[in-house]
Amino acid sequence: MRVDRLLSIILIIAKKRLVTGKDLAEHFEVSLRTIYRDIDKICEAGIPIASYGGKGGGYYIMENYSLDNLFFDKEEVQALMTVMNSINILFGRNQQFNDIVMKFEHLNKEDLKHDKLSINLSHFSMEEELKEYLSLMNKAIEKNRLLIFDYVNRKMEYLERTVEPIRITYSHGEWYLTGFCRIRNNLRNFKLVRIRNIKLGEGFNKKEIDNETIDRILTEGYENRSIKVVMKFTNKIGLQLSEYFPKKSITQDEENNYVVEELYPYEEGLLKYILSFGKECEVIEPDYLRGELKNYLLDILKKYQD
DNA sequence: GGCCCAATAGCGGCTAGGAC
DNA sequence: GTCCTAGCCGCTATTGGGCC
Repeated sequence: MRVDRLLSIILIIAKKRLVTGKDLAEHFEVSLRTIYRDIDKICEAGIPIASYGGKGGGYYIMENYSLDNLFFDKEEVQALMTVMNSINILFGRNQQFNDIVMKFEHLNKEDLKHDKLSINLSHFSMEEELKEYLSLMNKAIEKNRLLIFDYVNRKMEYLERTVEPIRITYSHGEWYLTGFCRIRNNLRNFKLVRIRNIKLGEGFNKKEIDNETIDRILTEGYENRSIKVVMKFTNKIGLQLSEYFPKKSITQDEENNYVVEELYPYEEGLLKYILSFGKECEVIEPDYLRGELKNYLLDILKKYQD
């Protein structure tokens, strides 16, 4: 606790230029005597804090002393502030967040007026819901509370899930909740856009699982229900393929068509995803997926026959 | 592992003094 | 009068070592 206070004192003095011991004592809810001792320790650590006595006096950091190099360079601060502000839009501010932002703001006052990087982590279809959901999930993770919600499955049915939340992830343009599903009795990722009617449940005893183990279990689960899909694309769309697939998955055949090999979870959404490429894409393997795609297209065709 | 004890850290209160 | 400086004292919580 004391180390935190010492660091905060340095940053407050640096930000406000001149601050009295009384103000610091009130801010940290300690005695004036404690603040004087803290200032002493800070000076011992090599940070030159000086003081003016009398009315209008207070503590200040001596001129020509920069704190910047103790922490991050300008580019690092700029990038972190951009991320922090993006997170702020979704999660809202609290005291902890304000303290972090204050520290960053001090480190790079001028450059922060001109963002070189802009990140929008919201989702167009659920701007307001996303804020509400993320805030609730964040609270559940902090307080070790269960989350109860309806989750849509591949058959487009909503089933109630009770989940011990672990973390929130933004990956490949989507937000996910990772948690231990009490229905499936295993770790699961839940796509936020598929969650409805979320609410906080009772408290639970948090399982001690590190991030590496979580990632391994989730990856194994993903691979177990994945199939290898080979797709052929006309060269009309070829140059855009790198927007959708890793470059190492893309090759060219003798007729200048592009061939993509990828692993995908076998579910309803896969057919829709493939069809989003229109007539420029043809599934080569597996055969049963070709058959399912054909039947799906015939069903659509029936709707448009007079 | 649990208990005891001494050392240490951190803190608040008080006081006297100096600078402005 | 306001604010910083610094020594002293006592209290409490934490830490580390020794012992059973």
